[in-house]
Amino acid sequence: MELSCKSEYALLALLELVGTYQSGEPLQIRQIAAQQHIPDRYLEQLLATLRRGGFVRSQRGAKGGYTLARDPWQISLLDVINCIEGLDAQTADPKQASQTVEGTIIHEVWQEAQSAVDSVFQRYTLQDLATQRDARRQRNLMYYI
Amino acid sequence: MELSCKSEYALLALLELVGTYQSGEPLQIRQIAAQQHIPDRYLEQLLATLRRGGFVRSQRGAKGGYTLARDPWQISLLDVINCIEGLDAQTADPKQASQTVEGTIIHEVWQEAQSAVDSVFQRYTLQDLATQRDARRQRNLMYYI
DNA sequence: GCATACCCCAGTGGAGAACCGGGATATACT
DNA sequence: AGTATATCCCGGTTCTCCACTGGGGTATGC
Repeated sequence: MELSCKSEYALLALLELVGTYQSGEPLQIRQIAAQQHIPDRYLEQLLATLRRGGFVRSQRGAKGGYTLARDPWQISLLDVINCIEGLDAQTADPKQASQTVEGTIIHEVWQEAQSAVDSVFQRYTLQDLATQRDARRQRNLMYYI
Repeated sequence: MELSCKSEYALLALLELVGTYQSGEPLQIRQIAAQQHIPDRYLEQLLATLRRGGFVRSQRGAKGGYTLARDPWQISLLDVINCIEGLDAQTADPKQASQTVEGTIIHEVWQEAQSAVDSVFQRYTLQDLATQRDARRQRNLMYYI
């Protein structure tokens, strides 16, 4: 299956922004890119898409950067993926409604699978992942004591 | 998500073969292609893949064609899709195991989604779809009476 | 031995993914 | 005002894969 680099990069970047959400301080592309090993020029495009989707706010100029536009527990992974992977993917789906009986049946099974992934991605929010990350960081630290 | 044309075509072809499974008579590419509106030269390649995967048997020469190699209730959609979509897709997956904590977390969620689709595709066999098809054909006929 | 149908290999066109680059614009700080 | 900073927006490039086409080889039934 997919979940192309794009979505992964976008989620990584958003998780980084969750960390600075409390302070309100903007994070810059360079910092996010360095932290998560993402090519910065590419990340720029993804953040532009996320901005148009209303997930992040941007501030231009010196001391600028990006901040989360919504609360991290109100952003599901599905929201992000749909935004980044192109919403037209499901909008332009109807095509010619499978000319044969077999075609419609297969299409129905496929939609069932689609719903299955959607429900997985909808059940996690950015906050969930961030919390999980913090827990793991804590655990990792304990090994050094 | 995907489920590219390839898988759909393969499933359509296999469903067609389920219909002639009892009689043991081979079906030819041309017939399947015409019945399901699939470009025949393309279908040929898919059937070759299915043959290498052990799903169909082929008979060459005049009066040749394809027959199902296994019982239709012993072939799940997942089997077919894995065969056609390339098994290397999951074999070559390990890549560099996401250098950051966030990366591994996202990867885990993604695997959960992957399992969700797999379980959907595994719960249906070719026989299931064929039975459903026959039931619908029956219903459609009743409208004409 | 000839038509039939599979077999194999090779190529094409288009779409999208993953990038890179340059110049314009807005902002903070001095 | 001026300059450094950072986003914004317009491209282009390379690569891979999908969907599909084509040619010649090989086995089989009549």
